[in-house]
Amino acid sequence: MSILEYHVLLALAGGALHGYAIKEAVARESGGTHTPHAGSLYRVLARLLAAGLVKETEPRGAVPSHPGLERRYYALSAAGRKALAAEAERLRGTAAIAAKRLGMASGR
Amino acid sequence: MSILEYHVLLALAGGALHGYAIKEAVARESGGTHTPHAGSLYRVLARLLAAGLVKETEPRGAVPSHPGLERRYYALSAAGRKALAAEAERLRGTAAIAAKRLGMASGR
DNA sequence: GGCTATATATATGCCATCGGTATATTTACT
DNA sequence: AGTAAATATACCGATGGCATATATATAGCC
Repeated sequence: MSILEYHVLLALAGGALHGYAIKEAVARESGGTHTPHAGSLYRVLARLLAAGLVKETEPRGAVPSHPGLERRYYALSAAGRKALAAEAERLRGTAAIAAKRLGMASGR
Repeated sequence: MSILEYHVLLALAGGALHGYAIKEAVARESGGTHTPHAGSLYRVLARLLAAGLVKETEPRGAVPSHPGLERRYYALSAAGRKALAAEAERLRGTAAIAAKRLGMASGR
């Protein structure tokens, strides 16, 4: 799984979002290290949909009026939650190794 | 930074290694999710060298005799250590968010 | 001893995929 | 009408998987 795919799953773990909101969430939650453009994001979404990790859903509650094409909402599938959990746990492990090897405070 | 680059830096954080040893370390430390072939690995190494995150070094101590072309050893540069520390810390943060959102034990 | 085979190790080329950038299209708000 | 939000597609360079080439120490065989 690429870092971009991981960040998209992470963003959706907080609840269903539409494409543009995912893009902003990725930029925010990655600390600005990953700021995908719209083009890249929709390709990643299409791939995650095809892989069954993400599914398209109906928006909950009242949808505020907005400009632009009609929003499409996406959410994690059960498989997506599983994949995200596994990847997050794996990355946490690597970060612990790095902290230990680099002598960082959090790794001691 | 790609996941593969991150894993190479992580492997080198444990000390200078030659190409093949890095390849094996990445496979081991990624839990088998990333098993780069030799071709991919040397390309990543070349990129990290060009970026100044990795430097080629002389092996320490006695170098055991071995088959194959002469081994070339690589180590983290100061910039490489910094980059790895930042990325590891960033990923640890994302893993914490994931754990919280997914209701995993480690995130509560 | 000398020859060949094998495993290790670095390196390069080809190609599919991925992600950045640009552009197009639709539509609500001013 | 003009602008901004939002989705979508096309092009292109970068990335990584795979195959192949090259070099050499060790092992096995005669």
